[in-house]
Amino acid sequence: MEYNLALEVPFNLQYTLESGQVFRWERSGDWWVGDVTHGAVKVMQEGEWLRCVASSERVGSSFVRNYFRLDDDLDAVLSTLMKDERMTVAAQRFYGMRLVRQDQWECLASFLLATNANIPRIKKMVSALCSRFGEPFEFEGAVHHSFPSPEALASRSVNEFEECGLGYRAAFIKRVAAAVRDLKIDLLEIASLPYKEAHELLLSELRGEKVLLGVGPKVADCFLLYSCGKDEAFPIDVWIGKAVAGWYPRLFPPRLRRKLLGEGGSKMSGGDYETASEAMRSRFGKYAGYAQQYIYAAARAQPG
DNA sequence: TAGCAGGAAAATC
DNA sequence: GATTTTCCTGCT
Repeated sequence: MEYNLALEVPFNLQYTLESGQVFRWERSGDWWVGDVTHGAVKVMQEGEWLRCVASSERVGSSFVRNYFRLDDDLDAVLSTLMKDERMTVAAQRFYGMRLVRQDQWECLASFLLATNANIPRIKKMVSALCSRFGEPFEFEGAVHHSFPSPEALASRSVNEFEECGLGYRAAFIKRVAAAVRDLKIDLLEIASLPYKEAHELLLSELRGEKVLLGVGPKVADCFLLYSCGKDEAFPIDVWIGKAVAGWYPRLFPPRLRRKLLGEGGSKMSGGDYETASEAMRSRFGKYAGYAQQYIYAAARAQPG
């Protein structure tokens, strides 16, 4: 199934797919091939148009429009963020980059795997999980796989996940899959809550035990931002921490600033994370998550 | 609450 | 080829 989608809004496919939000897109010449919720889709940007080839009608233009959040008024968002020179430069340099709206379970599971790993490794782990436990389907002569459901993963052994190269993450993924399957945490309900309540609930405990073992504040924020549309979420990873401490030294107490910069060996505590994230939220407001995405892109393009 | 373990691949030297 | 770093969280 082929279709062309008239953009009529600022959008940059490459910036968006290379912004570290997604792990199941591969470049193939001018095309990008992505495995998404209900199939696979091949996309190429030609100026104001997106050329698309989809594995089924479920990955049609309304899906793509929703996935790339083309209804967001990007100019309006960016105009609220361009409060300083560096942010303005980043917004212009990566103009057209958008937050995506990906599948909730895939997003949570993917970022659960992202601890102590770099992007190529995360992709490798996600890909291993999909090819072993996902449902196979054919697209343009190649075998693709769906992202395995919570049920499918919860029924597997920790050992099988270790064989996928997950290491210590193997136990986390099994437990979190079971918790989601059993609705210990209802992802749809999370999405319906205001940011702060949703963030808190994701980190909550039941009888003194984390419901989502392995999900800390950073993973929770990635999940909320990339799959729930909670645009206030401001995930802080190593790159972002260093960037914001350098860009906005005044926003943080000196101790916290040093931790963000990774100086002196002392690590951030959970409280430090919330303080730093909240500081960015109070600077950039309800689109802080978009600011984070542009800072991330700028920081990775120009380390230091 | 601070410090450390975890785990393997990529990036860097 | 060895060492350092890597989109962090849990445990003590």
